[in-house]
Amino acid sequence: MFFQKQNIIDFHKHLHRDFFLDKTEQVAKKLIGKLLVREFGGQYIAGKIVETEAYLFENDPACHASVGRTQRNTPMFGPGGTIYVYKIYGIHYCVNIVTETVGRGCAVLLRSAEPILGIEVFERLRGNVTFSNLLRGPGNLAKAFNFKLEDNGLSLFTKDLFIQDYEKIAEAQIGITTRIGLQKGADLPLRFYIKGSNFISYPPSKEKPIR
DNA sequence: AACATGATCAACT
DNA sequence: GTTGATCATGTTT
Repeated sequence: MFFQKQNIIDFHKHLHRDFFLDKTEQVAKKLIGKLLVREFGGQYIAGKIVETEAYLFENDPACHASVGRTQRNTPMFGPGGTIYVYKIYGIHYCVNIVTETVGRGCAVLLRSAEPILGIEVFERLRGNVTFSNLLRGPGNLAKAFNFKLEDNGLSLFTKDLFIQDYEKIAEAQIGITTRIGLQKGADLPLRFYIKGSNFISYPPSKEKPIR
């Protein structure tokens, strides 16, 4: 069993640069079902991505890059496949994957994932929470994977951190709603999630799926 | 003053 | 189980 699980992780299946150079909405959708893999304490920890949000280069006031380049959002202007971490409400971190080409300033927020490997690590870093809550919500996901500000600018193409091809999610299984927790750009349909998943941050009942 | 959040608690269906 | 209020807390505008 243990070996079986370890074998799930395979760096040779990691996604390459082109994957992240696609349109941000497309990347956000394509990331659903993929594996976020990180090395931690000499082992791999991994989660299946079940919920993302896109933040666009154009006409998106909620995107941190919409105000132009600042000290905080500089990583967003790197090439697709770069990590952008920021602190929110003085307490939590949020992890984003930069998309498209250098200088655009757009990204995908990782909101929730299903624990696949390294459950003990997630439990240690999160404290006393139920299994389905371990990687549920952007702040929690960041905490469970030990993401900090210093991780800003990391690239997703090393054995220590990468996105692995994993599960093919049918188009019909992906729900789309407006994004969560914002005022500006609140009407844009840029949140993607696996319908019926127990691991998404918010039941989309009231959110009213677009499709 | 606002903010891409989460934990907690109370009240409800 | 869900919803709504409230607070914790740092950084940006």
